[in-house]
Amino acid sequence: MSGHSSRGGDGLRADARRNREQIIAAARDLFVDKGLNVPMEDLARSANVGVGTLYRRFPDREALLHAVVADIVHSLLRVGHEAREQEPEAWGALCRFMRKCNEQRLGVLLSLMGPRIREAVSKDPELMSTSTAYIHLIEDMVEAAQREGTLRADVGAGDIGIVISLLVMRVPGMPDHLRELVPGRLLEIMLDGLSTRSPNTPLAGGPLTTADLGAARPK
Amino acid sequence: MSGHSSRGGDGLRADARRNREQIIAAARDLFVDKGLNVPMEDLARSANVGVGTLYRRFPDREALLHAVVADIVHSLLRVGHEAREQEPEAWGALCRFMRKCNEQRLGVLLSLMGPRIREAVSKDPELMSTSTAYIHLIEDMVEAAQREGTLRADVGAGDIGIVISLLVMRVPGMPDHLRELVPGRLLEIMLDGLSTRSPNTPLAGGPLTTADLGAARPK
DNA sequence: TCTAAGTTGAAGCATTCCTTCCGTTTAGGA
DNA sequence: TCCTAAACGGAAGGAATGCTTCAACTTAGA
Repeated sequence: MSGHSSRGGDGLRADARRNREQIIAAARDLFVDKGLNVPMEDLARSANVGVGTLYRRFPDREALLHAVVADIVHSLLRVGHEAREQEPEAWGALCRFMRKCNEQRLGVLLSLMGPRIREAVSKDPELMSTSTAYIHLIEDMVEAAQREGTLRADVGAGDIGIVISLLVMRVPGMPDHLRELVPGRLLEIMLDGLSTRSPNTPLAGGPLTTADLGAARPK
Repeated sequence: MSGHSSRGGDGLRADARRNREQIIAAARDLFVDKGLNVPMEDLARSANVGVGTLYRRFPDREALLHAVVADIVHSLLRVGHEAREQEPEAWGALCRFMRKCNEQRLGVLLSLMGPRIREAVSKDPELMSTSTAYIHLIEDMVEAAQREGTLRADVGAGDIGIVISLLVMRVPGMPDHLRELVPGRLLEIMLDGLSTRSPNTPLAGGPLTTADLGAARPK
């Protein structure tokens, strides 16, 4: 599920590497729908692993968070590239990208907002540059789609990020049979609303940029 | 902020009634953005009240939750009526209603989903009937707007509820200066996407009804 | 087969959260 | 103004939950 590059867990035994990835995958889901403070035990159980294993691999919660964030950011960049390459129009690429994010529950914003996550990114130069590349990619797609005339002009890459984040974070208490269906429906409604062919009710404030998202007060 | 009918805190001293309302108002906000398990102390502090006062008024968390849910449902019904009466078109009424919900952070769905909340509603006959009236009102608005031809036909009252719930639940880590701005932007984008003049990309599944939302598996 | 690496989960410790209770404050009537 | 029942606050004890370690056990892989 995560990138198979040289990043993370390199000299590990085969079973250990498998567990490591299960942990990251489970944590990615639990972090987004139960918050960053889910009990370590829950994380472990959900990854079919003992707590001890979790601690062996990740000395503390921050280490785990760092790994999860790295996984997400790399996936995001990959998905973004795929979308850009395989779709002729920027609008199509944007739609494809957002649909993929929704399917895979990739919180875009997760990598941009919140002090803990921002810290995880900024402390790791390699992750930092991947993140930057990703941000540029999205900004390019957004601008291209607007030049094309297909994406409404009063939104920015920041808006796109927020939309995805919102979709990925599910509303709690949702009946099981709707869990899979709802986010997709909402996304399509949003896409229709973002398209240039929609009525385009004026929005308050200017387009949100990624810089806007980064402006969380440090203290 | 809550209804001034005879509901709740009747024979209380003036200061006590004031505190009671502060508690409910604070709890309404905290419940939605920190979850139903926020520490009692946080609830008290956020209402400018001691824990003791909180317990004096609400013997346990469920009692408080009940009061909060009652407050929300009544507000929802009132806001819905206002919208219906003051707007000539159903579409206008729907927009107005949703904008009001957004401004006042009224989670529509809050009253429909989740076992704890549903229990709070079903245990109180008066609240139950208010809730039913509210649901009918929304369903009527939705159907009217569709008959009008202004609301896309492939959505139901359930979709509307979900949209509002999503908006009301803010994404964590959002910079302060965007807290107020973002939900409004998203709402307008959604409204454009819900309108009939938008491209109307086909949605997966049929329109979600309120019954769909109620179908949470009991176990 | 052997061993270094990996795994597990119970146990002890730390932290958070709940709830009560009593000394103090105050609204509001006489 | 005075009085009292009502209300308030918040420290403190106890319960619960979560964190982290570690010693006994298992397994991958040479």
